[in-house]
Parts: sequence; C-alpha cells; structure tokens
Amino acid sequence: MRRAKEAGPARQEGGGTQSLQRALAVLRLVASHSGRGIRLADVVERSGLTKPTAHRLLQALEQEGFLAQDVASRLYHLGPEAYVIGTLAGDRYGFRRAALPSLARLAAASEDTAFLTIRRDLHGVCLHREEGSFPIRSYVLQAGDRHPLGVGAGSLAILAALPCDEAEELIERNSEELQARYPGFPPSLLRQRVEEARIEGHAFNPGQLYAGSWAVGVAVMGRNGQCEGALSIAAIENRLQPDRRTYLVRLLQQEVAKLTELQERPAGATNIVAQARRLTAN
Amino acid sequence: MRRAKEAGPARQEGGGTQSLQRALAVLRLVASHSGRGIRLADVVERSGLTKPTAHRLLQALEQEGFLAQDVASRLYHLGPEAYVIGTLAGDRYGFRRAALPSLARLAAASEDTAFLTIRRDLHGVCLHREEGSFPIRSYVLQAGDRHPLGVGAGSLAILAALPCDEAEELIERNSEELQARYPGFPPSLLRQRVEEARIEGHAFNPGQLYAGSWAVGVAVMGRNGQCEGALSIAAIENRLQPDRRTYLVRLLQQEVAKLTELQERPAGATNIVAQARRLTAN
DNA sequence: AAATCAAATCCATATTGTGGACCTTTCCCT
DNA sequence: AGGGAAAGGTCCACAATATGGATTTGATTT
Repeated sequence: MRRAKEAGPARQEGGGTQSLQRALAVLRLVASHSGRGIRLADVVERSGLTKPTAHRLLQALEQEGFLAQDVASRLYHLGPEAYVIGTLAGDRYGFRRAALPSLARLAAASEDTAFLTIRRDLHGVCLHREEGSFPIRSYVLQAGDRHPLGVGAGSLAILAALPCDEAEELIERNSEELQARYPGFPPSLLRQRVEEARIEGHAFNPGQLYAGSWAVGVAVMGRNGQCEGALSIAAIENRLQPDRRTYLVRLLQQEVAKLTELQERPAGATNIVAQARRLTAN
Repeated sequence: MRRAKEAGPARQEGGGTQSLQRALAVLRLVASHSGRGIRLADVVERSGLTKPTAHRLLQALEQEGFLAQDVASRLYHLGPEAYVIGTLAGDRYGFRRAALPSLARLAAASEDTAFLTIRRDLHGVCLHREEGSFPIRSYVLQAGDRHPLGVGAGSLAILAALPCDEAEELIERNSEELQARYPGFPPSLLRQRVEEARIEGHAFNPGQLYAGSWAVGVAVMGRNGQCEGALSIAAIENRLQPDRRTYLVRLLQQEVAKLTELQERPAGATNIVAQARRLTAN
C-alpha cells in the first residue's frame, strides 16, 4: 500500500498484514479517546491515513462491533465487541480490577488524582484515572493515553523497575519517537531520571511533560519478579514539595504492598497445556 | 478473496474490509477460548480459513499485542492489548463490573454455577461464569461462548425481554444458523420458549442444549428500558425441579433488582458531544 | 442565502493478501 | 531407539482486494 506521509525509515518487524496494522492502529486511536469519542477528521490527522481509508476502516470496525458511532455527533467510540474481548482478556490480565480499590483510596487520601499505568511493549498506557477532591485538576493524562516508557511518573517507575540492560534497550528503541515527539525528553534525561528513581525508590516527574503538572509514581511488581505496572499521583507543583511528596510516596508504597499480596495466579503454563488437551478436542 | 468453503449465500451487509473481518473473527475465536487457549489447527477448523491465512492472521494479531502465544504449548491467548482496549471500553459498558458481586452471591447461595450473559447483535455472549460449591459442575457454558439469542437460559431471558417484533426479527435472522448448527432449536421452539418466559417472568432451559444441563435465567433491564443482559444459574436436572427452581428464580430476581438500582449513567449523548467539542480540538 | 467544513462515496489502479504445495518440528506408539 | 503421524510453519505465482485523488452529499455557521 502507498504509505501516506510520515512513517519513519522502514517498518522494523517482518512483513505481515499491513491493513490489519492500520485497522488496529485506528482501533487503538479510538480507544485512546475512550469516553470522549473521536471524529473522522481527527483519526485522519493522527493516524496519517487518507480520509477514505480511515473512513473505511472505521466503518468496518463498527460493523464488526468493535466501534460504535454516535449517530448524532458522528463521534466514534469503542463498541460492545471491544468490551467483550477485553472482559475475557481480563481473566488473564486481571491487574486493573485488583488495582481499582487502591486507586480509590489513593485519590481519597491524597485528594489529588491517582493513575494506574501498565507497560505495553515500548509504551506506558494509562488504564485508569481516579480523581480526588482537590478542586484544581490537571487533565494531562487520560485513560488510554500512551507515552514512551519513562515519560510521566508511572511510566518512569515501570522503566526504572526493569533490569538495567532491558531499560537501556527500551530507551534506545524509543529514542526515535522521543526525539520526534517529546522534545523535553532526550534519552540522556531519561537515563538520569531512571537512575534517580532507582536510588529514591520512586519515580518523580517535576512537570517535565506539562509545566506545573508534577507527579510521583511507584512500580508494582508481580510475584514472578516482573513489573506489572505502576501507581502514581499527580498534583500541581506546590502540592508536591518535599514534605508532601514523601507523604504521597508513602501512600503509594502502602497500596503497592497491598496489591503485591493479593496478586493472582499468573495463569500457569503447565496447567493451561493440560486443560487445553482436554478442551480443544471437540 | 476466494471464499474458503462454507459461508452461506452471500454476506448481507455491504462490502467492506474482508481481511479485517477475518482477522477479527480469529480474534473473537481466540477470545471464546479465553483462559484455555487455542491451537492453530483448531482456528483453521473452526474459522474455515486455510492454514497459511489463519497463521498469518494469528501472527499479525500477536505482533500487534492483541494475541499472545505461549511458546511452550503454542497455544494462542488474548494479549495485553486486548485487555487495554477492553478496559477502556469498560468505561462505556461497565455492566460486567457491576454484576460480578451478584454472580458471587448467586453462586454462593445456590451452590451451583452462575452466569452473566449479554446480547451482542444476534447472539448472547457469556461474559462470566462463577462456580458454586456443589461438586457436580457442568462445563457447557464458558466465558466467551456465543449462541444465537434464545439458546440457553440467559440468552433466552434476553430474547424474551425484547419487544415482540424485535424478538421475532432476531429469531428470523438467526434461523439459518439455528437450522445449520442447533438442530435441537428450531425457530418454532424458540418462539414457544419466549412465550413461556414472558408469562413466567423468567427463562427456563430444561437441558435443551446439552441433556442434563438445566438452567434458569432472568433479564436485567437498564433504566432506559433496554435489556442490558441476563443472570442465570445452571445445575443438573434434579437440582432444578419445580420447588428449587422457584427458589433460584427468586435469588436471581433479588440480584437483578440490586443491579437495576445501581445502574450507572448510560453516557448521555448530549454530554458527550459537548465534551468532544472541547477535547478533540488539540 | 451563501459559504465553510466535515462526512461519505466513486472508481481505475497495482499493491496486497491468498492458498496449494512443501518443509520442519514435535509427539506418540511400537 | 526408531518410525510414523500430526501439527506448526513457510514459499511464491496469481489475482482479488484495498487504496486515495477527486467528487458529491450533508450539516453548521456567518
């Protein structure tokens, strides 16, 4: 297919189903506007696809039930099928459900906004945002938003929790995107922040992404030693000065401890094989 | 594309992205084996696709993160991206989360297995299965399983809760599939069962799908008057005789009442439009 | 009523997905 | 161990299918 405009040097991973990549990119794009909805024109702009292509993909995804279009506003939203798929996937990755009570407690105790972020390949994805009672709230990070690992407190906490060589490799692989779209985050800065986060035991973002929007984050480790995600709290600058920052970190660490305890079985592989033998026969 | 084998007379809905349809069908197929995993050969058999095609789609979906393949067993499972999408969709269709406590209570009180089913176009999809303590358990209905509306107690409850003309239309539209794949469910039987369910106030399935696996179901109505889904309980025949059946129906109705009360805002359209104006501008 | 913007549609073109045939690995039975 | 079967994975010529510039339709604003 004729590549539209941007799109870097060449797709890394071996050739596959390109139209599928496009379609799923559109699906993710709509997902990242979850709750708000997104217009065709915005999809065109953000995906770099042409209008007919974007439109066709949106329509096809809608027909399959993965998207739903509001007839009045013409905005595209995630559809019921996406919900079904995700619900079933939740049986395997039930991390969010476990974390929701923690987020609620964090938001209540801190009065600021608490976030759950998970790693998804090279990026951190915000899965949930729980608002506190404090009247000044930032809308810098929404559910569905993705940034390269290290950009933002939760995302940075995850990066810092990974083995050194893996973290370094990820920074490397993200360098192109960082350079292109995150001028405030050169790889060198990320390395420094990761270093600091490891020493301090928590990630700290002093308004690096948006001036005035500060945040702290702590990683959640699974019982297999892998990083599952991170909890973070964002607030305005003067609510994240040293004393309060220490307090918020303590809150986060308490919740992380609770989460670590009630970590669910990670779907043991041997078990699955045995089940499969029995069940996939029909 | 060359149509493989089966596939009826002609696809009804207007031409779109066929390969996408196939890919999403594969995704749904894997989802329907959530937890268990599915093998390439089974995907080939159940989807009617050829092996290279199925394999390519599975690989592409895996690369995009929507599927994950267990390296040891080669079984395909839903991937983290599916979880992300579904989690975000959950903000719009948060029905399942609300229903989980009810299912837990139903399973505990009845000692049998409780299910949550929702409508998805022409089908009922089992979203969750909560097992009770009774030692004889049927595995007739798993999370992710789909059947035409009316097949199974939960599915039948949903069908019976719809307006008469709509229900009739759905039976009509399902008649082909019923005839081909559900020999025990001729449309005429469905109409009769729907009639009974409306009179009785609950759906009853006396082992129609699998002999010995009986079930009762009650629909959950949203506050907009639309049917949101259904709760159901399945048990072996002698645990669904008249007296106990009445008891179980009462349990179901209690939980349905609780669910109806704490129904969430159905994302009012006007509100969404207003938000969109503000938020999709950037 | 005119103008502006966005959404939806058309259609010739060649890029892309397709599947029969083939190879490789794993598992099981003797 | 050895041999056979079944499943997973790959190749490549072919044409069916997605593509996007241009156009039409529809809605909203001035």
